[in-house]
Amino acid sequence: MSQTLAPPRRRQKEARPQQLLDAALELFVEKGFAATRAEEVAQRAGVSKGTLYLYYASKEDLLKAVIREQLSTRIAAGAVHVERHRGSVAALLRDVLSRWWLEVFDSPTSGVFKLIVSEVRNFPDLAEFYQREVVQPGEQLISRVVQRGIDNGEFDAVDVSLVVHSLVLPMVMLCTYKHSLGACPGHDEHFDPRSFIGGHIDLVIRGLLRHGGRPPAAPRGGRGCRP
Amino acid sequence: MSQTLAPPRRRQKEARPQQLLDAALELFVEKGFAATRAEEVAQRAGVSKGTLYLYYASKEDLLKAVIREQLSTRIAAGAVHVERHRGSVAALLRDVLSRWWLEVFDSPTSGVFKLIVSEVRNFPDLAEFYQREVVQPGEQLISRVVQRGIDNGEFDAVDVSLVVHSLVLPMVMLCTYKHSLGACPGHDEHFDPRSFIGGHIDLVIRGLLRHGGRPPAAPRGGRGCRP
Amino acid sequence: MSQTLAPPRRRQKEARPQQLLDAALELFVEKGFAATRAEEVAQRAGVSKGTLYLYYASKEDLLKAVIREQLSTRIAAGAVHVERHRGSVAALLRDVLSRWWLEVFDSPTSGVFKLIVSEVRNFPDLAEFYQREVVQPGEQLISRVVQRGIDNGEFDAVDVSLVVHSLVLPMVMLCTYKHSLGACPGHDEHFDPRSFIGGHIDLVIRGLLRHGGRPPAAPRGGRGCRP
Amino acid sequence: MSQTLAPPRRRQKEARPQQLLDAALELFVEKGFAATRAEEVAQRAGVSKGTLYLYYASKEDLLKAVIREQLSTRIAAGAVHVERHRGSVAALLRDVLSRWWLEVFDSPTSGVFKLIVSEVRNFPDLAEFYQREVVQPGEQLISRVVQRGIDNGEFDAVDVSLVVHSLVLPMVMLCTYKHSLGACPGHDEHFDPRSFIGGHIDLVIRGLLRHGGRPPAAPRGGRGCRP
DNA sequence: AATGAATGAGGGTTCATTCAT
DNA sequence: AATGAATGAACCCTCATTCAT
Repeated sequence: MSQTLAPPRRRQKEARPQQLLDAALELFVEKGFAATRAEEVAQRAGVSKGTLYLYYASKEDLLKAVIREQLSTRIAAGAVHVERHRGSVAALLRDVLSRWWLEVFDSPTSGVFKLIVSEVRNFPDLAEFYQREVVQPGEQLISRVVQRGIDNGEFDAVDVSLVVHSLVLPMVMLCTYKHSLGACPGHDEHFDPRSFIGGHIDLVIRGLLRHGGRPPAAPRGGRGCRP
Repeated sequence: MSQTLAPPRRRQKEARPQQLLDAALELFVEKGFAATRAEEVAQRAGVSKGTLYLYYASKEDLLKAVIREQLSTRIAAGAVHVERHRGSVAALLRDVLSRWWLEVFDSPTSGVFKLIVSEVRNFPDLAEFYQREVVQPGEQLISRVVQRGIDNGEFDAVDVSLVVHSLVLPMVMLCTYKHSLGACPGHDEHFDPRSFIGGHIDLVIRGLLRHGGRPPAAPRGGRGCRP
Repeated sequence: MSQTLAPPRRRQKEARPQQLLDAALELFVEKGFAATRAEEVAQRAGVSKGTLYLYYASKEDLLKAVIREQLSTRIAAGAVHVERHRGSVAALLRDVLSRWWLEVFDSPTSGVFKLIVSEVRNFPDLAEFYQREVVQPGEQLISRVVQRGIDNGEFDAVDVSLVVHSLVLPMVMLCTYKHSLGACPGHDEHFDPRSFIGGHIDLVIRGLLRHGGRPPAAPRGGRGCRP
Repeated sequence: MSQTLAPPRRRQKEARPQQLLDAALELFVEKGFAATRAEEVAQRAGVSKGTLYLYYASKEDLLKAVIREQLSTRIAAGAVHVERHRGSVAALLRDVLSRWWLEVFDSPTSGVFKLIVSEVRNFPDLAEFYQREVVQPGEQLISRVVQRGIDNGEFDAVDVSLVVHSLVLPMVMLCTYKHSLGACPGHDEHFDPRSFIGGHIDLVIRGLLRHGGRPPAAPRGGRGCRP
């Protein structure tokens, strides 16, 4: 009688794009782009099929908007965490890096990594986009940190690019893993990505720290570590 | 031991499924399962659309056969490399592990990792399959190697599971990367996965090697490495 | 004679339907009814989509209003030209008829012929409408003129209905042509419909004028003109 | 029991295109291109929706194929009728021309005229096609005939282009009329296009025949026929 | 065993129409 | 009266699958 909950189904032009982007990110990550129906996205965003097309010209456009939004507003934002840090490089890698990664890992943003992996070959302009917005700035950021550690004598004179990838690839993999095998019932509950990240960074740091001039020498790219 | 040569007349017939599997692996990895048309697979295998359905009851069946074949005959096969090895654990990780990974990386088999990542959530029985055939045996294998290193005093008493993932995740990521961003024109040519694998293993080994009882202590899972 | 000026404030409101009708005529003629979007009509009329539906219950209603308006206020209006005329029948056909046709041809009204041709079969009540409002009065009008020419001895005793159609069909065709091929870039610029109309009427008049009892006799419907 | 009529629904690759073209011509002419559903065409051709797309890449492609087929195989073919004729020009116009027109008029081919009129503005390349395949050859053909009549003294020295259009436009109009108003229930049953064509040609011929040098002079393009 | 013509359910997209503002 | 966000039926086209040959 009191119609307390009138379906507020109209006039939300401002909110629509974000609702659609959120729904689309979830579904594209979960099922893949091709296997997600436009109507599903609309439904999860709480609107009708037609409404989606008021905001995005096509399903492909929606995909690109999803990626673009994640890259420009979320991943890039993470950089400040690192820039703000003051203190030892080891502490930076250990605390700040891992904290930032966990934030990404715990947010829906982690899904973009799976999305990029799965879809980039069908939409090649995503590649350039991702390289420019994520890979390059991310690698530069961490490179500078590692280089700082070498310069101030904390680390051996290792191959910086190698270290960057050794640090980062597992984290990227964890994000994609989270949305693939990690989301399947009966996957390895034993493995905890959160504690892994800390441990992994520590392990790499152990490999970086000066070994007091004694062997093994610092690996530099190729087949180092020879006695 | 004997009749290794199939009679030439029948070879064609028996080769069909393999041609189809190869074509399907390529295409599913490249474009994703949903975006690959059954007819494309047939075409690339050199047969007609109808023929595909003589061998596989549905496109989904074909996918599962592809995965099953890769897992049972290729990835698992790699394990022997490791089992056969005798010598220091560091050398095992450095040489044999990296050699085996490169073999996988350079073969079409590397594609299954991307395939699994992209498709498990739509076909959940793949998950159990992959866990059972790849994750568990793989982790056990490497765990035993690392444990051997701890037992014989080469390594500090680290968290074995952590090390396994720190070793393996980048390699898995490299395989999926190879078939996504790595296959796009204009990706970072600078980064060489082959040299990375060796360097990465060395870096982790440096983290494992005994640090003479002096700090930093061995990381054990969580937030170790505190002063 | 009086209040020709509507109060300016209300003019807008009353002008709306006319703006919509004009826009609709243009677009329906140009693209066809089914291929014209209601929103386009509104846009060209300078109003919003919703406003269109304040004045017309549906797109089909709008079509019928367009036709009805053209037929009742424009084409029919032309008839007076003819009725007012006094003088020889040949002169009437030559001057007045051609002048009236040119007026129609040069106005947007010419489009209705294309519209009728293209759309009657999908909206059969247009047919009866058009027959009653245009075909019948038009034919009667010209029939009377031609009959007058026969009665006063200017013309041979030809089949009146034949002459009417011979006179009129090319003009109708010119109107539809103007809005189809005639509006396409690269159509025959050589052909000038305006001069054609005069020439055509003259040519038909030559066929009507008494041939002084000499053959060929006047055609009467079927296969006349025999020696 | 005796399954006398097995539905011969398969394997008719050869016949399909023609069946589809015939069905499409009918429906496009009847309802217009935009208002015809692809599935309707398929149904009328006795096949399923998907089959249509085995033969034509899109509905638009089908339209163009329909036009192309009609123009190249039917209308153009008519020219030979005229070329073969030997005899007086008046007889040629009267008998052969009218006979050929009736053939066109009575066949489904007559529909292309309505189709062109209705659709050409939405598919501009049809215009060039129609100009090249129909208008130009058709006008040249009849022009030569009329010129022959002038040259051999049968006709006055009239404006040839004018005569051609005076002859042809009514016929084109009849064809389009047949498929629009002419197909509506309750149209003017009184008017018989078949007898009209003969009568019309005769009437024009009367206008062409030499008037013994006495007035009215031959119309030449503009406003001739002045005393 | 192999083919490829045929099918028809399914999904992307459009657009006439409605209605809260 | 006017707007334009929202709806959802309808339509074009695709493609997994079947089956007569």
